[in-house]
Amino acid sequence: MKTFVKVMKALSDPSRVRIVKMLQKRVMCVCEITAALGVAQSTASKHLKILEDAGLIASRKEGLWVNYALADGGASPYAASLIGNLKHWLDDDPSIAELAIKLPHIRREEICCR
Amino acid sequence: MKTFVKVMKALSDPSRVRIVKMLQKRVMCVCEITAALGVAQSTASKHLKILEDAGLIASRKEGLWVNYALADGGASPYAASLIGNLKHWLDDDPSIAELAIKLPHIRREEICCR
DNA sequence: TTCGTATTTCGCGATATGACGATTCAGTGA
DNA sequence: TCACTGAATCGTCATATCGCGAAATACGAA
Repeated sequence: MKTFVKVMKALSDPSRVRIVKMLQKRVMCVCEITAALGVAQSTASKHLKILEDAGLIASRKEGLWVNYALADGGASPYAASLIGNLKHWLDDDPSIAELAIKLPHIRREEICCR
Repeated sequence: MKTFVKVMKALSDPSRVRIVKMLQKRVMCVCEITAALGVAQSTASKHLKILEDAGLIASRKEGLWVNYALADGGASPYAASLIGNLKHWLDDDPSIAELAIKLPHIRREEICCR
C-alpha cells in the first residue's frame, strides 16, 4: 500500500508529471530540468527526489552533473505500469507539447556556466 | 493534465484506495463504507466525493441510501486504466486483505438504525 | 406537514505539501 | 590546497489536505 500510494503521490503534481514526460525523450541533468520547468533549482531537486523515491526515475552521477532518466521499473510494479502508460498519455496536453518543442533547445552547455 | 492529476491525487490516500478495493467486491452505501474504514461519516463522504470527481466511482441515490460503485471508466481513460490495474493490485496488502474478510459482515441493515 | 434517518456541507485545527532563497555538500581543475 | 560549479539540503512561508464534530440537506414514513 505504501509503495503504491508513493507512486500516486509522486504523479499527483503537474511539475513532476512534466519531468517524467521530458525524461521519456532523453536523459537530463538537474539544471536542464530546472530551466525547462522554470522553477528554482531547489524545487526541481526536491521533485526529483520524490520521483526517485517512488521508483519512477533513477539518478546517475557523471562527473559534476547528476543525470536523471526514467527508471527501468524493477523497483516497483506500480511505477513500471504508470511509466508505460505515460508513454502514450498526455502527449496532446498543451504544457507537455510546449515542453516537447522547447526541449531540443535546452542544452546544459548553455545553462551551466561551463 | 488536470484530469490525470486528479486521478493520481484521488488514489494517493490509503483510505480512498481501500474504498476502491472494497467497491471491487460489491456496491456499498456510505454508512457501510464508514463502518468498514472506521472513520467519521463526514470523512468518508468527503473521500467519496474526491473519488467521484476523479471519475473512479459513481453514486446512485436509491431511496434513503446513496450507493457507490466503481465507475465504468467512460469519464476518464486514466481512471479506467487505474481501475483495471487495481483489480489485481494490492490484494495481498494486509489492510486490504483484512477488509476483504470483514466485508461480508458489514451489512447496512445492522449499521443504519434498522 | 412533521419527524427521523442517511448523507452532504461547513468550520475548525493539525499536519503535509510546494515554492523560494540561503546554505551546505560533492566533484573538478588550477 | 583552494576556488569554482552543479546539486542537495535547510529554514521559512503560503497553501492544501485530512481528520473531526456540528449544522444543513434530502428523502421516506407517519
